[in-house]
Amino acid sequence: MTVKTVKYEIENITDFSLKDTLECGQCFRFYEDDKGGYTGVVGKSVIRAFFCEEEGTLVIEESGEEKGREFYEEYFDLKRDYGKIKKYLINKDKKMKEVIEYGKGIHILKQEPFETLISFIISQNNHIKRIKKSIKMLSEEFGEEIKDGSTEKHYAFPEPKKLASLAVGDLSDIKLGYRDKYIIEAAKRVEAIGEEEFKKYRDKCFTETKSYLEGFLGVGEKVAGCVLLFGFNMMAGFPIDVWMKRIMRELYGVSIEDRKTMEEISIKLYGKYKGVAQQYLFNYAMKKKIM
DNA sequence: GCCCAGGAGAAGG
DNA sequence: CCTTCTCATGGG
Repeated sequence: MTVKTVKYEIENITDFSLKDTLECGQCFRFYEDDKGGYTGVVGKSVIRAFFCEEEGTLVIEESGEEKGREFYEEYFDLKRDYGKIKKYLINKDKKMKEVIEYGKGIHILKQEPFETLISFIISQNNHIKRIKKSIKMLSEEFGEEIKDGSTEKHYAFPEPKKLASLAVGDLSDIKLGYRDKYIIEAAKRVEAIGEEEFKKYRDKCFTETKSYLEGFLGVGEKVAGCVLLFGFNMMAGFPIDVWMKRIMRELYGVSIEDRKTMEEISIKLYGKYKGVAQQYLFNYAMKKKIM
């Protein structure tokens, strides 16, 4: 059987780096190859992406479902002026100059809401390495295979219906720990209203979507913040995890448990771009291992 | 073998 | 409202 592969070349991209974007901790399904390209599953497609820095050209080879160029321009958030955002942030706080330098090519991805929700439920009290592994195993067991012609098999993220049909015992060999029941409950809840309705929270107001998400078992402020930012594309999302706490203490002397002051600083210094600022900060703290 | 991780729920104050 | 305990697991 031959596998159809579609190729997109998106040109004239500035203020972008595939590496920074895919390795800053916002997504878990991409793996780098020895040529600097990245292969990963997006929805029901497998893509291999390569970004040529000198030309500013992003090349995407897609197999499986054909989503079209527009989809990837949105997925990688290529139409937003990140140069302007970075200037805005540095202008408000000079300390952001060095912070941004560590991940100046970061874009906020527009990922599938359901996959983002489950992924960040898994992320709680967990390591990125193991989160990636768990999501891979979950997809291999309960997701649909995507034929992409490569020797390595790829699987779509499981449908809500599939996960909703499981009992906790069915997830035991994936070793999700205490999170397995959260995942099944979340899937049931999304399945109950329908995935399309769930996606519509993208267009609702921030506070409504936030409190809706926090109503899920296993979803608190931090996980909700990640889903708002990476899944619902809301720049007002400001997830605060251990790394964010450390970097906020380092930069502004905020006490590690004083989440409220951190929120206040984010509004005052980062304004409407606090979501992007958060990702620069998180990336900086991780890469520099600020303790 | 120990510490920790993109935390959150539950119980008790 | 707040504090403390507990929850599984494996990477480093």
